[in-house]
Amino acid sequence: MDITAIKDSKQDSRILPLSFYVRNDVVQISRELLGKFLVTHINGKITAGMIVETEAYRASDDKACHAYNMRRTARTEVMFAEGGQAYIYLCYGIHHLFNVVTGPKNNAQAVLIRAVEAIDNLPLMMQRRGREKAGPQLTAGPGVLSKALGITTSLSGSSLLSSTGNIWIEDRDIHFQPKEIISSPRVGIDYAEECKDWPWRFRVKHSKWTSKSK
DNA sequence: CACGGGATCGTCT
DNA sequence: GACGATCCCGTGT
Repeated sequence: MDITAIKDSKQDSRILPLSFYVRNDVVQISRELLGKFLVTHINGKITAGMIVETEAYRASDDKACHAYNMRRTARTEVMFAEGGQAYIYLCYGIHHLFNVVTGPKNNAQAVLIRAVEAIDNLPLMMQRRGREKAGPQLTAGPGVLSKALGITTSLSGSSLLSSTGNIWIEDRDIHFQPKEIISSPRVGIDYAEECKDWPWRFRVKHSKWTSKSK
């Protein structure tokens, strides 16, 4: 076994397994994703950030969810798959928003990753963002974190379960206590009627790397 | 710091 | 044909 193989097996051991994603509770998974590390491997380059803000969406009863009312289209199809895949869509014609598909097959649920703390390979993230300074503006916000990590809609449907892919999520032993997590209503979904105030947005309390609220 | 508007295009009606 | 799970920059305070 060479050094590369040792490194890879160590890395694989911290990748979140299928069992993490297939649980039928997207709200709980949204909380647990705080402190996990979103990693991309694109054109041979690794970048990674620690997740500090998430939002839960589910088709069964949530009018803010793209798949609400079993709306099953080419775009939302991946949300109906088994958990552990990426759902990435284009927002406002400009921003590529990254979601984690969760739950069992045909039970459409997803977690939107709204902000990460930039950790690995700051220079490349700065270059992708066209910024000269490191800091929260690099990755605080769902559109900008995708840009920093090189995530585009072409990765929608990708598996998150292996380091042989382009994108995955790792556990690096960071854990937050319940009182370190703030829950509040989700951003930008005022159209969702009685669902718009559900407290399904989760943030790490002391992080400076969360996106701005209304 | 708050607010306002423009960018830009895939998706669904 | 309208609009969106956003971002950035400009203006004014």
